[in-house]
Amino acid sequence: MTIEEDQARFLKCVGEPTRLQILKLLAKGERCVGELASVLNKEQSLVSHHLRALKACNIVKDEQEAQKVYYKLTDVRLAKLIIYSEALMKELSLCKCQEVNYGREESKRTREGQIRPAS
Amino acid sequence: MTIEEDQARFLKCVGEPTRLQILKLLAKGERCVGELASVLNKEQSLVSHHLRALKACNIVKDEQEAQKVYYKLTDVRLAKLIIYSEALMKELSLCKCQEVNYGREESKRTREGQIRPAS
DNA sequence: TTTATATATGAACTATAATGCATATAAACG
DNA sequence: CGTTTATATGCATTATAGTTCATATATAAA
Repeated sequence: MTIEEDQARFLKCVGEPTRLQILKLLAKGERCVGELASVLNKEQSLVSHHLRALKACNIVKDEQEAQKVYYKLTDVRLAKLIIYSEALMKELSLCKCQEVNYGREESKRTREGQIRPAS
Repeated sequence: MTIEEDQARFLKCVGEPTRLQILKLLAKGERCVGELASVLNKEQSLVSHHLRALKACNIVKDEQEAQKVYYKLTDVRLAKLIIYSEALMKELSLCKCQEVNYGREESKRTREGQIRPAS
């Protein structure tokens, strides 16, 4: 197993549209699976599959609270890497698209994600 | 086409073992296709296919000289991104492997890559 | 012009990954 | 207990990507 194989597995894991969306949401604060699925308007099982992939690469970690499972980034530098790669991509015209839509608000277990008191 | 789709295409392009090897070689200096193939001990056509993918994402650019085609990174920051992602991956235990083996020497059209005078 | 060298390309095959569906598991609550 | 809610998982399907082989293209040299 070479470095490049490991590094490729890591980059490939980040390099998937839905996982990138998930990671950008998690960069703003932790979220449970259902929230992610509803915000992204994707199947719960799909989000779960992607979270499992991210967890297998140690990119996210989870924490169970009652029935819900909250996910967060293992390290803030992962968010920086994602933001930097996006900036570089735009500057070097590695793509044509130009909108930005993350990194504005902060959500920390509001509404849907309210912690229910332990019984 | 969302940002995440473009960004994912870019990251996925970088996130392939052989392409990472190629990029790490190009980070040390430009190389022609044959050199890359022989150094990596891979099929010429395979290297060519990967270079085409990298070029399609504007990650590398090429320049023809006589029969040979030299490839180089479009921007040094791409090398930094690769090095940084590798460091982060190691520090966060996103993989188990620990060796490093690039970034030491500098090659600039030596031996095999000698420029032949134009006719 | 023929031959050698360097690179690119297309098609076929194989491998890997993403998705959706059904269902399993597990916690909380009636 | 059975029911509801939240998440995970296995399987089947489809989509995407990597690899090889044969061959095309192009430049240079004999």
